[in-house]
Amino acid sequence: MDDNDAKPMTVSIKDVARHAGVSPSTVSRALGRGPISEPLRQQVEAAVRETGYRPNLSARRLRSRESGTVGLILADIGNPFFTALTRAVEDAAYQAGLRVILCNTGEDAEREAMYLRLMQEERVSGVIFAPTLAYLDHPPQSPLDFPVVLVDRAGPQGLYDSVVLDNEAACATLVDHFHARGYRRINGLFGKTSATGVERRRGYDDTMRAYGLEPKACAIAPHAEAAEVAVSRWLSEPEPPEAIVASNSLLLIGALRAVRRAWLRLPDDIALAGFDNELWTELVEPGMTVIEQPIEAIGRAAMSLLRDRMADPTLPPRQIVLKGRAIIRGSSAPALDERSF
Amino acid sequence: MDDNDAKPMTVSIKDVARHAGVSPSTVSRALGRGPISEPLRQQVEAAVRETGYRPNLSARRLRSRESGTVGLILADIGNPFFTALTRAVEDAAYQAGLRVILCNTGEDAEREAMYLRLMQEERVSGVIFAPTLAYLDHPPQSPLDFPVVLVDRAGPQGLYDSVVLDNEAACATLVDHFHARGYRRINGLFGKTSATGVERRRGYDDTMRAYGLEPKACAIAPHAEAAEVAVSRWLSEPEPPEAIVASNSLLLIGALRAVRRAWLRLPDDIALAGFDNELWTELVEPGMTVIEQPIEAIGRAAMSLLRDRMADPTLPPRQIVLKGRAIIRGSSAPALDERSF
DNA sequence: CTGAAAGCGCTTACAG
DNA sequence: CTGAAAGCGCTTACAG
Repeated sequence: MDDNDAKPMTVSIKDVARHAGVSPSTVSRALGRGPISEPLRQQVEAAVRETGYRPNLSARRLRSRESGTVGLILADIGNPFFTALTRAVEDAAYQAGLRVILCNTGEDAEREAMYLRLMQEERVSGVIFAPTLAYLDHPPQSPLDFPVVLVDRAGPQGLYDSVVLDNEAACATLVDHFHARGYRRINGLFGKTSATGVERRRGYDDTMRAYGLEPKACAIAPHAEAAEVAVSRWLSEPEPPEAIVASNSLLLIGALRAVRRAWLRLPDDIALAGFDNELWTELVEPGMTVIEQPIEAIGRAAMSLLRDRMADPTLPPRQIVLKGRAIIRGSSAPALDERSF
Repeated sequence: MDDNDAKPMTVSIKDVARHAGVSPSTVSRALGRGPISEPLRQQVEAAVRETGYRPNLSARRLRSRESGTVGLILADIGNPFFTALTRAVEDAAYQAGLRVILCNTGEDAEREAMYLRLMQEERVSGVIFAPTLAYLDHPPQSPLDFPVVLVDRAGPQGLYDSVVLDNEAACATLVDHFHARGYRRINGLFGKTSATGVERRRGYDDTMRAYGLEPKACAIAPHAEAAEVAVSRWLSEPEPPEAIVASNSLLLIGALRAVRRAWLRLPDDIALAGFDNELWTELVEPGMTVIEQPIEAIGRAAMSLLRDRMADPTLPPRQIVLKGRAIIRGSSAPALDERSF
């Protein structure tokens, strides 16, 4: 049979060994970090080039028991916060020579459970995980048996490392700001599927009460549509809000749509503030007041905690709490004009 | 040694077999789709539950030579178009029982090459790929040896299946629209790293010339910053543009920032139009005119082509060309008020 | 430094 | 329908 010039379906380490005139072990060492003499290394490298050899990662992982892979399980990649977080984590992983499996749960507990199982079946080295509220409220009986860092959403200090924003303080800052500007009927819009929403709401509630004001909040699906409906309803009430806090950028968009639809003007008819300093927030007139999150730092910190834990699983759980930064713009600032352009 | 109650580091198919009193082959069949009797299936399922067994995907892939995984290689996950595409592809993959490895090249040819190698090492079943312009201009000598569908960026019909927008027509629509509204000095802002940018520019150039107008275009890095700089420069020239076409939503943001910084008013001082119907585009006054892309359909089509090719690699290459839809808003419409709220 | 051998955890012909 | 055996492509003690 003249199959000596037929391209093999796939070239294995044995083929390379044959080409180089060495054993497979030597090829493996030349490609990895085993001790190897310079001449043999060169022979192997030449053979790799000739054959177009690419190692099979499944085989390597199976044998070495190292996946070189981390999972990133997020609730909603449509939320710009998570998009930015994904980039930060991916960059950090790339630096560290780790691959990333991205899993988008869409706030669906079933899909989340499926992805958690998948992480186990992939034998990942670790997982960075923004869990649903359902998960945090009813964690599975058996703890996850791979290194985990919770990110953005953690609930009270628990079993796992975590990196979160000081959500209560951030929301308190917004309420303080509104109060100082003279607003009194301040409503709150919070995502009902996240611990983040719960914490921001608590910050809102507590601060309102501290001022002797009645909190009026609404926990909704974290989409612009839900926010638009909720705010439209508020606006048609006898005593509509003078100001609204929205707990993420999607809710802020929904609130803004409702305000526009009602032909109200910012900030005179109503004031608005939200989270995440998206590019558009400074472009929409008169500029949106937001809490900027240090997303890059959150991603880096999560990867850093994860690598520490991968190196030593016995470490006690650590929590890193980062502060948001208030960016005051026209949507909440009747008196002054603090826009940057 | 009393290790009979020590939790094993990892439970394999052999452990399950022992628990169930059957052979590993039978466990494998019970978990897969082999022929199996009902009683044995039940025994195996019970044993799986007792042991908490999770199959090792690396081993399964190595042996079965099926990865059940597709790669998604994108240029910039910070561009909302690609974020939305990611969601669409992920959903389609989830439906099909496929996993997705997301790779973000950041328009970097080296990183792109690295990810292409990775796809090979992962032995993925296929790849959906938005290549850099560098890749399309200088494709590697040897074609990719896994099923590939090019998406968003394909260049002229070539070796691979592809799903693209009719970019030239879309840009022509925008120029037509500006021209009909009386604008004459119409400039164009195009990403210099993508075939998409090149094609949109061609549509712009050709249409301008067809009207007897001088095209004035600029190919820049696909970021808001670069666009802001470019537009600011134009605005300071003796004959500044009356209208600007921006070839993606990031460039549109940059253009808008420059316009704001110059205290110009839309659409009287200058008109703007771009691509991608992002949520914010209707909220920024007076609403941004854009070409909406059928992103969901693009993602589904790409996955569909990919699955066809995975099933039959000998298929001739197919190209699907989808049309954009113009959404006219205040940023380009001096006379009428077509805002939806 | 190098090679022969064993084995990671599965699946899949091959017999029965 | 079921089990024993082989083998996917690597890496890693183990000798030398």
